[in-house]
Amino acid sequence: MNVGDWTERFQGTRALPRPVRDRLLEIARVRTYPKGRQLFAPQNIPDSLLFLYEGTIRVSQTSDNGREIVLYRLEAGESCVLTTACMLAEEAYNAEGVAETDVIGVTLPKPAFDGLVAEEPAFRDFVFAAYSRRLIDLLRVVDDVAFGRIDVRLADRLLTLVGANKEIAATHAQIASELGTAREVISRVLHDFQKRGYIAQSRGRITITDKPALRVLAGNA
Amino acid sequence: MNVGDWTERFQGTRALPRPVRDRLLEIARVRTYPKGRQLFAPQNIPDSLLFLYEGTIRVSQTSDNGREIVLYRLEAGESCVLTTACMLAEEAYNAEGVAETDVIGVTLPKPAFDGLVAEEPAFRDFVFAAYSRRLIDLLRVVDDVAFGRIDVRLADRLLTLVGANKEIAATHAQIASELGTAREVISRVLHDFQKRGYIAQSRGRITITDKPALRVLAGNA
DNA sequence: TGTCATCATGTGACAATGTCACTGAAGGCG
DNA sequence: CGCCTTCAGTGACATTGTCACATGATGACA
Repeated sequence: MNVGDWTERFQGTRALPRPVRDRLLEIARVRTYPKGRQLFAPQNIPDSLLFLYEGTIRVSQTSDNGREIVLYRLEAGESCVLTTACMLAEEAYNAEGVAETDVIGVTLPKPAFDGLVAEEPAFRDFVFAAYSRRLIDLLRVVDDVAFGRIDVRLADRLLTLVGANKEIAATHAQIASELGTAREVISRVLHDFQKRGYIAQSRGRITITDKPALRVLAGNA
Repeated sequence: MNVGDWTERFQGTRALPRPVRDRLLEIARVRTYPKGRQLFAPQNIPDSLLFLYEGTIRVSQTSDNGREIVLYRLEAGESCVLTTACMLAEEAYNAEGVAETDVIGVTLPKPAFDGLVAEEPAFRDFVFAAYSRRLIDLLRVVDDVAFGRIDVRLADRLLTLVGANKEIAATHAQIASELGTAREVISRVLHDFQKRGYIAQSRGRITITDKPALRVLAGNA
């Protein structure tokens, strides 16, 4: 897999001196992972830092009784620091990362990572910023789950998932696991959205017919 | 305020070479804060890293409609990286840190912090470990709030709050804000605990009378 | 000491969400 | 077509959150 000079793609590497970048291009491995592939899990923690060159990774957490909630998504240009966090942590946790699309990633072995953090302020800032981003994301999740209404959260998530398109290919159960709730709850609220004319549904497919209304409901009007 | 060689107190500084530690003792400022003092908030982000020498800091988040949830507590020997995270983050968040006891802290200005992270692997590991710790804490909070039962969470929190003692000095409202729920809910569950003989109550005070039973309920049997 | 203000707690009705046990519908495939 | 699996709909009920109050405890102060 040749993606050319991937160091151009990341804030943390773009700002590095040319020689350092050349060395990175040698050291790091570019790899592809198919959609659906589990990239990390409690039992399976990689010993390197992952830069996401292309695609999306969904990071989620599963409860003891099997329910799931999506914590955040990694987009191209970001790096997955949760894995580095987990390397250090001895405590139990249960987050996992799954490739949501076909993914191209660059893996940087831990020694090289350590060296860069030590020597390159730009890289260091990038790493800390990545940590911050995740912390902030989690704060948002806590806020939503603890204090948010399910219809508001669902409206917001539908808008996120649909992006610039009109349709979402997802079952009610999948959406429920986005928000950490039960399938029946999603079915009921979607039914309500449908009655109000915000969406149309068919098996495994949701068509957004009134984005503005959803935005109002989501509070992102 | 003279606390002697505080660098002895922290994993991240204990392992540093003597000369570095001596320099730290010169640069960093030891300060005390009274119980109840707000140490950081969205509007009030310190530009230095805080090492907690003595006391406890409660980090909590408040929702738009005024409800609050405790995210985690900082104990002596830990450092508060959330502030460094927030320094970098441009996004909105609403976590705040309040001194839960009188507190002695050591503040390290950002330049010195940057220098240490760059030059001292031991310090760097300490910082990353602190980040990991917080991430894991937040994962736990998400799990509890999204999937946990309120009686189980309350039992667990009561045990945490009571520590090795027998009594907790807290109102129902305060406990509710620990768990991000409503006062009435806590009242009801505590009433139930009382009927079962797990606790005794008086105004602003809860006495744990059956720790083992609470542990069983909390799943930490 | 009585009165009052304030805060902590109790309570019932109801709303929102989660759980359970089903049912029927849709689509894939022999 | 008939069978099987997955998806979605539904009603009953449990848990939790919200609201509007009532009651009780405490302390300030005339």
